[in-house]
Amino acid sequence: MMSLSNEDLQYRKGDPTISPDDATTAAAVAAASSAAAAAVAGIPQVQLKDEDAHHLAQHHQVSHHHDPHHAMVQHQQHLHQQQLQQHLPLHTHQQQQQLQQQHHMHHIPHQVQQQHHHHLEMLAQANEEDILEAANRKVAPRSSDLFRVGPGFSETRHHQDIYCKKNDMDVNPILEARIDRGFETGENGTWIGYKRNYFTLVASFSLENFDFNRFIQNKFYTYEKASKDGESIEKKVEISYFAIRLVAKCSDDEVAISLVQHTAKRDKGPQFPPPIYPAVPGDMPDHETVRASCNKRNGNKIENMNKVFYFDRAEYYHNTNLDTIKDDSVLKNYPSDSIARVARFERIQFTSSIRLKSTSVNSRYFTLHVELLGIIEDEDAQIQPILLSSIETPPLIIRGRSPSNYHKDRTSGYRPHIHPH
DNA sequence: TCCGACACATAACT
DNA sequence: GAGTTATGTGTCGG
Repeated sequence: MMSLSNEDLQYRKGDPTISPDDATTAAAVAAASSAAAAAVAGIPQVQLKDEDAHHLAQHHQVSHHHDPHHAMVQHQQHLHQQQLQQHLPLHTHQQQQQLQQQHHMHHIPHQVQQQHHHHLEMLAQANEEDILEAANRKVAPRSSDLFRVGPGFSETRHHQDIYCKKNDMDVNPILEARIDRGFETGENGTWIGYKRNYFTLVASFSLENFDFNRFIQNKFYTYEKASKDGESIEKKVEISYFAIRLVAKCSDDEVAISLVQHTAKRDKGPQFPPPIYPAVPGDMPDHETVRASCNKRNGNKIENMNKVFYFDRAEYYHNTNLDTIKDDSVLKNYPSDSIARVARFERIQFTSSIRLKSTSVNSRYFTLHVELLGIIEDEDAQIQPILLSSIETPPLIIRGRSPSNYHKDRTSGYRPHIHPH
């Protein structure tokens, strides 16, 4: 019972609280949270590296078959989620059996009935151990419970104005994003994630007063900050297309933080920086939809989900009797026919190289930022991203690999101390 | 002490 | 319902 070797791995449903260590950090977080907003104001002009350019060119396949089972799957998972939210016990039959065997309780009820006192005692003990056992159980690696809505994002912050080319109207972009996996709240409202675990985030944008049809019939421009002869000027530039990017920042803005994305193969597959998604305006799917979109291998289901997450330009051109030549809107500049309506970032982790220990009183925390980019072409026909607007999370505490992070508190890594009598 | 690599276990998915 | 997949996290060893 005392050891936590792989032989007695037992998985539980999560129930987060916060550790004293986190509380210390949280104090610093609270003190710094106003400064955090200020820190974002000075976001440097973004530069596109080679690898980013490569990701911009990433291609996604979309097709459009109908899956009659899809709605049912979602419905069932919705029911499951309701159960989880009501904290119904979710022990599997197997787990119950293991528990009984461990506690030498199997096949004894007949005897116990004749010794009522004993019976109560044993019930009490069983209950106590059940609670201990339940608390000791870790979150199963594939548990639905790992999909949890994370911290909300700030209001959209504007960095560069967007104008509609047709009438020079100032256009107001609105970014939305949601974390769907990987973060839990501590007792005092701090958001906690684990360096070793994945998180999932979805994001989309819209332009105020521009419904989708109006959007794809227009072009947009912005201004690029540049310096000429030592003077800073703003140069009018057309936006070839829009894109959504995910970045992480540290409270200590000297420290650069990067993210990695794994494939479902994890260690056996390649690692990438999170992609930059060329995107058109889209509606945010709900949490259940994101959950249902993960780890599908069935082609029909994947195609069905692609309809939520991607816009198929080829199909649109086909339906409207247009093509890349005839079209003179922002749409024709997108690098692929498969264009994100919703940017989905799955299997993202903070890079393992990040240092998590705070060096001073200023405990470190991180924030995630979703950025709306305007992709432009510079004089040399090179694509450049202009940061148009962004939203950010509240401070996030990322727990490292230290075993202490897996023993103290009721997070997904919670391991209580067991006191033998 | 931190990290890459490997390993085990288990629910989702097919 | 059985086989496969994805992923939290335990562990070893540099």
